[in-house]
Amino acid sequence: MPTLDRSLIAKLPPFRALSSEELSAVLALARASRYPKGSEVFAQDAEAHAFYLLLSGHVRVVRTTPDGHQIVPRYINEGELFGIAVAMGRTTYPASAVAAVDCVVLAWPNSVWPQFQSRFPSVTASTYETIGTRLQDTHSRVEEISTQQVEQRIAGAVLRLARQSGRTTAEGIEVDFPVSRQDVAEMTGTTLHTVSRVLSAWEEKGLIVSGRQKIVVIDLNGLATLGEGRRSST
Amino acid sequence: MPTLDRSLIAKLPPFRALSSEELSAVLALARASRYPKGSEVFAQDAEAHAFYLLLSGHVRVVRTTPDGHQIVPRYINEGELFGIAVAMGRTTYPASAVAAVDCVVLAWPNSVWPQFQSRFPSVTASTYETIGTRLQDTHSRVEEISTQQVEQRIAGAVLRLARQSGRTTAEGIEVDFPVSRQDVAEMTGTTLHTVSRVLSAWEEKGLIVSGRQKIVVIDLNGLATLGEGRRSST
DNA sequence: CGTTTTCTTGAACAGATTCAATGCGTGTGG
DNA sequence: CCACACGCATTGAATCTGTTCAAGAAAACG
Repeated sequence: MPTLDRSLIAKLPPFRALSSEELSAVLALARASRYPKGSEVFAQDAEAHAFYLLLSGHVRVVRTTPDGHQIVPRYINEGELFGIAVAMGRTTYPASAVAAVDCVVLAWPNSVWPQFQSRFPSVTASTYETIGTRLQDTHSRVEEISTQQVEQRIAGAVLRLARQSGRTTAEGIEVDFPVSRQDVAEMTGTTLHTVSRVLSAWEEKGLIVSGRQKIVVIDLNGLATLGEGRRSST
Repeated sequence: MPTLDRSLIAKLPPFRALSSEELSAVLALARASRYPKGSEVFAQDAEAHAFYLLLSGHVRVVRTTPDGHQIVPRYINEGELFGIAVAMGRTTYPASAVAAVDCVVLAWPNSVWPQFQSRFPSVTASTYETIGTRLQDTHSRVEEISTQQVEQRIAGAVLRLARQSGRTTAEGIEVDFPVSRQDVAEMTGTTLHTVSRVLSAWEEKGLIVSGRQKIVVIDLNGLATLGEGRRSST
């Protein structure tokens, strides 16, 4: 069995503070797996047996409500932890994680978490920071949905996608995994119809270029201005 | 100076696992203060110097957006921790905390957090659990705002208030601190006008009794049924 | 007893959803 | 290799839920 290379994770925030030996120890406890596009890393409400780190690819986190609606709380980027239910004292996953493209993932069984606490406190500290950041992000989402118009919210979501998961191309900044109108709708609490209309309008204005499951931001500042909205200013 | 009584906190979830000596040690590091109704325990974006436990009263947590809108992420009940920015690696408070009624609060300086980590790990573990729970609650909020009608959301908010902060009276279950229509609006992402109309309609139907900054739930089940909504059923 | 804060309620308006029909790409199977 | 089917996207029209605007009443406060 090929040993995982320490360099894979040495530079990532959760492991930055670890020595070579510690990195090896951490890796020795992990298992790497490949998840093809569309496959599920874990399912909402399933028993949480492990926590994960995304080595490459993009993962969509999805919550399904009792009445069948779906919302996308976030996308996971390379180098981020996810499925860290154990750090919150939870026994089940609160959402599903689906590979948005082909992914490579490290998994640690939950049973190693207590060891991490004592042997690698910098890792668990970083995990708690991650959770804190996500709590803040989620509060910002509530704020946005509560106070902003749909167009502003879509602008915010598209900007976040471009900034966090964007790849610079000849045309502009392209979201580097497939995003449908429906996905954006689930991120912003609206319908795919409205998203489609809004994106079409932006394309007309030259702010973006878009296509089937594709969004390319041309004018970042223009979008940002839209996102600020006209609630107090106008 | 009067020593704080151990019994004050012995039964609370964060401290349940501690021995008498440990409780004393924890209390010795704390400072108790009174906050009159309407006063601020800490302010949004201020440097976080301490974390808190609410001994008695109710605290409203408020976020103000750049454009002046306010949202109420949650109310803190007796026995709950709040202002735990330090556990998330934050240096400022993400929201303000205002006494909804006269309150008594324990405060620990952030500098003791590392000691808590090593000496009272059950306390910090409980703290992380609290943060995890709040993250889940907040995701539920996003879900609600994204998928439910205003009336359902208000029903959800009122039910939560009644269940978490309700006091049983002759009339029914009364929210035991002053809640204005504006407050409910800020919890549900709507306007005080709409809240007023909805509450009036419910009063008409005999589901609640309400008055100035007062809400008494008469028919819990009736409200719960409303909250489930007619998205899929009708 | 006047002032302020909270609450109520009508009327008009508007943003976004819903309904419905159609177009376009991509990938698959004949 | 082409045709067809399915998933994704677009766009009009009708509708509606909830906001906004406006005015006023009731309860608390000093």
